[in-house]
Amino acid sequence: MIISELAKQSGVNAKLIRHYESIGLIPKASRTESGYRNYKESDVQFLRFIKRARGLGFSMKEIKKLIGLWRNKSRASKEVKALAHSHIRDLEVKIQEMQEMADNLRRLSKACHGDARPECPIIKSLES
Amino acid sequence: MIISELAKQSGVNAKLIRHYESIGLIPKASRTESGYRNYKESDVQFLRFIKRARGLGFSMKEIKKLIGLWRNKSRASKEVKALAHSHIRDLEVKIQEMQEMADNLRRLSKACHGDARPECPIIKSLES
DNA sequence: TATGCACCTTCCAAGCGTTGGAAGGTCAAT
DNA sequence: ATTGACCTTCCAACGCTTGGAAGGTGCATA
Repeated sequence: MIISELAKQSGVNAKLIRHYESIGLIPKASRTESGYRNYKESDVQFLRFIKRARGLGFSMKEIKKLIGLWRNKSRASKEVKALAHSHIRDLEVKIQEMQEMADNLRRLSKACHGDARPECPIIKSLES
Repeated sequence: MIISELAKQSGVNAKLIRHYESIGLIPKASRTESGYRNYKESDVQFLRFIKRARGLGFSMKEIKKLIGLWRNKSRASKEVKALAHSHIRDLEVKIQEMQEMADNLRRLSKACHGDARPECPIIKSLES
């Protein structure tokens, strides 16, 4: 299977697949005589795994760990759960931060006339 | 005023101040004879403005616009408000995405035993 | 067989914002 | 004169993805 075919089946861009290979997230693909990367069915599975993990917001580093756990058939589910929990907490922190930004902005925006006049509480709050 | 003093008073790292100058976010500072950047009181104000805008999550591009509006004494508050609204929407979208990630993960995590056994719904959901 | 097109390859760079280091110059006090 | 704390510039990294350029390959068509 050629890289474009893998890209289509996995939903991961060919460019990104090469990048993943270059950073060691996926193993180096075997090559045809002319140097084209050569993939098999199981690689589709592999990339889909990564794509789903990205969809849950896991970082590359975390995904490397997840792949290790995935391949380790004797893993303890405790380890996976811990990784997930750590990531959930990261998400919660970021959500909280952005929520506060949005809240502050909504408050300021509400107080702003939003017409042709220059007076603006948003600008004022930034400068004072 | 030397850059470290500006950094201290504005709360913006000296390194970052130079970077802001290099990308044109702040004007090029005047120099002493020996080449040191030379700042005045009003630069503190300027950097604080930027820092507060960053604190609200505005991008550099948006901050450039905000600075333009700040300096334009005859701006229409409508323009500022529009910029804020656009940014609020961006925040809401990202918050929503992360919320969904966190929700999915919490659900999966809940279903995971989290003990020494290898069975794990988190891994399973990633591979299937 | 030659032309064209769609693919492949590698390498380098941009985007976001911030931080770090290296190598060298300056200022002030000891 | 030496030290230490500052300054300067330049280059690179973080995390993730995408883009382009330059060149080679595979295959169908004229």
